[in-house]
Amino acid sequence: MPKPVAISEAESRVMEVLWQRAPQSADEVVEALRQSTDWHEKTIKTLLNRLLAKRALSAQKDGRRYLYSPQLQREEWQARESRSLLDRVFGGSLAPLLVHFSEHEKLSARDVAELRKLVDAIDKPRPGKRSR
Amino acid sequence: MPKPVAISEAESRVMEVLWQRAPQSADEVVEALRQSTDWHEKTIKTLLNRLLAKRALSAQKDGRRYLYSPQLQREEWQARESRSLLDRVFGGSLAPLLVHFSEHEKLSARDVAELRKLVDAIDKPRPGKRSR
DNA sequence: CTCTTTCAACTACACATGTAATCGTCGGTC
DNA sequence: GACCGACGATTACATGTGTAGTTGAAAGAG
Repeated sequence: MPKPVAISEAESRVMEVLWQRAPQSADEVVEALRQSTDWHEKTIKTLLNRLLAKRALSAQKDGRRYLYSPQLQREEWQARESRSLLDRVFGGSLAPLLVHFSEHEKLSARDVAELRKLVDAIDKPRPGKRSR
Repeated sequence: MPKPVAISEAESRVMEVLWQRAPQSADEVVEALRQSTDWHEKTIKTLLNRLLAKRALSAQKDGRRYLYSPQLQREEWQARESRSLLDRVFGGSLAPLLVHFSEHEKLSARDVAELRKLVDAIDKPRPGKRSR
């Protein structure tokens, strides 16, 4: 398989727009990013082309323009970024990250709820799914 | 305050060595990294100097050589990297990261234990701290 | 048909990063 | 005291990234 392509920070902002809705034309992406960034239109088009070169996007010709769609799935990217953080920063396992958060970060209500759900899911595995 | 300096991947490997033990001379760091990398001595010295320039390390002259010590603390770096992942990849909050792990990653026994500890700590806040 | 607008394609350029090599100097070896 | 070897200091160079500008061709305006 083609080796995993790195998506830069700025590029990921463009991907987010297309993960929200696809396909979209360059101008639509520019418009969407105008809300959240002050990037020049040319900058965004450069990023689109780099993402195409990295095969993180695909493009269909639509008359004179292109319509872009994500090729890389958001979940896969999230998985890669998470794995990378764990490996680079926390020695490869989740536990130290959790320790970090429990000790240094305030958890929102939603975080706590999510945490409980996670633990509950482990405690009471879904019927049909045996734990271990 | 001086704006937060970015530590690159390779640079962080050098920091890890000095977070383990400090101060150490360039040669000691080179020796430590010889175990885990195939970096040239010159490469490692370049990284030490860049980290100095970024003020992530400090150096004290020891005769003809320098002894390096971390200036940036490991916990602070971990906090920054974690925050950065959350903001860039998971919309800024921990919950989606947890969802991601519960759905896509297998949790080790240690992860699960840590998770339980975390939830327990929330259930039974330390004496003196009322939960809302 | 000719002129203008509008895209995509290509080019630009500074700074970061990975990965070293070269230069200059200080201290020790004969 | 001239030479060598060990260090730090400086320089190098390709590739990635942020942030555009320039070019060329095609589509629409008149």
